[in-house]
Amino acid sequence: MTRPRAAPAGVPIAEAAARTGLSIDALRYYERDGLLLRPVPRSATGHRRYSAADLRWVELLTRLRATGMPIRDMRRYAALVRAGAGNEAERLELMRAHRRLVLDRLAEVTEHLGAIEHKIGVYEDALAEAAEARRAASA
Amino acid sequence: MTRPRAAPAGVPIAEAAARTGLSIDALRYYERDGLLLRPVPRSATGHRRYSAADLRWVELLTRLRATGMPIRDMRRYAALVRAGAGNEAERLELMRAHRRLVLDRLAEVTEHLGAIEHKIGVYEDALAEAAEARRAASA
DNA sequence: GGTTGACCTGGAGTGCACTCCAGGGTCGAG
DNA sequence: CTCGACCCTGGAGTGCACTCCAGGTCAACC
Repeated sequence: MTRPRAAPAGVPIAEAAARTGLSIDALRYYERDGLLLRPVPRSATGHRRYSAADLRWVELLTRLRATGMPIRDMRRYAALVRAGAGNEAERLELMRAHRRLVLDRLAEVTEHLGAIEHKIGVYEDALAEAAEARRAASA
Repeated sequence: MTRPRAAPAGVPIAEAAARTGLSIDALRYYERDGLLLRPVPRSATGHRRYSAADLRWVELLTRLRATGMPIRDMRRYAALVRAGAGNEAERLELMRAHRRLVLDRLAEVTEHLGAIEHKIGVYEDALAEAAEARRAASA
């Protein structure tokens, strides 16, 4: 087997932060807050070592966060996953509810975006007209 | 002319709240914070009377908010509009920057949504398979 | 052996966008 | 004249999601 000495088995928190885009503080905060599936394993000196699975989970969390899921709900979801098999229906419900929310917000933002683009158009026209007026005056 | 007695000329804050979807407190907060184009005019008894123009402006603010513009930027924009004609280029720049932000966020959320839908699919499959197993067992 | 750097903990502090509250005025209905 | 509804002000409080800090451990390098 290719296991020379005791392998490191996981990356330190600084690298976990770099890979997930979260800050070191946020990673520790997530753990304290029960958002992770387990306490992150420690090295002999008490330093956290994030496994690939830990990182994948944190990445899922960042996706949920980026789509507006509150910490509270992520905690609930983490608790369900920690509880193990048997509550898939509940997890599915949670995810579906979140998708509804995201879709609704997406639609709302898109609609407001229309109004903003309209506003931009108005300014563009006004500025173009002003430029035209200057051109005419200087002629 | 159809002006029977002194017309009310504007709606009270409760109605402004109902129309804009903001709370009464939020409306007062926006005003204190310099987000409005002018101090809202008052009735003889000191109560605010929102004109149609005031309401239109607040509605624009809610659109900007709903698309994630921070209060600070709305204040800057309000200041530009208050300053009057001549800074249209700056206003346009502000709006364009905001549009960029909204489009970026929209793209990001849409991408994450894909991952979430995938997750939903996984749960759906798992649950369907479990149901199938139960059916087979009971047969 | 001293310094540096990465990490640890518990807890305090921050920024944002409201939200709530005490204390008070005005007005119309009963 | 009292009551309730509506509004006012200044200021304190809230919830969220971090972020920062003091004080400390440990390993490695000079």
